[in-house]
Amino acid sequence: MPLREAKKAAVRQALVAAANRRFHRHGFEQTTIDEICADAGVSRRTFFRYFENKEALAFPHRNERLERFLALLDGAGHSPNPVDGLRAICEIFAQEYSANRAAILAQQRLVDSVPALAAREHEIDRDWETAMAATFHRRFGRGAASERRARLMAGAAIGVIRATMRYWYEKDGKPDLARLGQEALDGLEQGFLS
Amino acid sequence: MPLREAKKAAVRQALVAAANRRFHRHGFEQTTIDEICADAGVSRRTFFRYFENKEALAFPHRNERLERFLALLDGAGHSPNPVDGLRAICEIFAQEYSANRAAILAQQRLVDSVPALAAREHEIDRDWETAMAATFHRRFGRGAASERRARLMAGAAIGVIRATMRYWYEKDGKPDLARLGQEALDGLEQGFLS
DNA sequence: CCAAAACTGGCACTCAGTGGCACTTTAGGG
DNA sequence: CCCTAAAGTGCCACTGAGTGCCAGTTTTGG
Repeated sequence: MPLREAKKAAVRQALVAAANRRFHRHGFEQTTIDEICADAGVSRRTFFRYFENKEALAFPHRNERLERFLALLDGAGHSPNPVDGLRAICEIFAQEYSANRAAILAQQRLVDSVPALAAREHEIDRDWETAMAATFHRRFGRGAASERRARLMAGAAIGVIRATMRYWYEKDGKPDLARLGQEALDGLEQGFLS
Repeated sequence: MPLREAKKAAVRQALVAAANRRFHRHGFEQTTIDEICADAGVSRRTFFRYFENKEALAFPHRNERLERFLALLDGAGHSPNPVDGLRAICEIFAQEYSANRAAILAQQRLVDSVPALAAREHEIDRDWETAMAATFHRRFGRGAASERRARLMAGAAIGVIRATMRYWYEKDGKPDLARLGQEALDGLEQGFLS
């Protein structure tokens, strides 16, 4: 890695680490950007060259996660039924989340305790939904009907996924996330007809 | 209505009206709270006694809508299948939205153009989802399994509803919203199995 | 080793949002 | 009708987020 790039990564990492410490110790609103900068040894002006705003600090992996999800979606077997692809991806993410349970739960508790962060999180969900809709649409083929179908399906998918995550968070990450995910996708596939 | 209450309603209305004019003419970020207050003939300090923040101005009916939805949900026939209730509510809201098409589309364009507003909008969706989940749960009866089912269903429902609304907005409110809604609920009921 | 490009720091500025206090208006009992 | 308590408002000062600008420093590639 070129020196310049390495330094940038280090600064970014320092900011995230400092922010996490303070957020978890004193809360999000109680932490000022100045304090984070001081801890990270960087000027406030520089902070805003790394992050759009304070909220962004709470989702440092936003872009990587999305890109990885996209790659997996595209890569996932070209089965006619796109839920099959989701099932595979579900396994991968479930494993990752379970492995980092403690950190992820802490992060989530922070997000849930700050309305502004909760709102941002939904923005992220929307990115995923859009990505999914585009992929499904590509798979379903041309046509307005197929687009609508793809978008409905993506919306429902994000809906059950988010509901599942919230359930898992609520139960302190105790349940088997992969299993919960598969059950959620069952509902997506077969519907909720009583 | 007692005098005091009437005055409060008038001030609130004046603030919303002034904000709408400015937001639509010059954009959300370009409008300062000071300007809105000047138009409405009220001090900045008072503004914050009516609205939590600038964003709240963009969703003046947030609470009424949620309460009405809740009432309808509770009131909706006690059919074993809660989607039936949603179908009825869908008709009512579809009619209201179609009747106020122009205003609602303008509002939505504003929301979509400002990330912070889009984020807040999702917060609202979550309120609806929570309400739905609680109602479904009540209808499904006690038990952890029934709660999970209720929450998955509510998540999926909000997912398809939101996707439908976005589609309708995109098409400038031209399609028959009631019909779109019923199709979305079909997907929710019967699933998306290819 | 040198110039261009990338990065950083510091300063001054705007605006959102809050706390405190004095002042005005309304409600309601005598 | 009047007078007091409560509700509502205005003003001021303050903190902190976020931005524009420019000067100084570091890295890169030739």
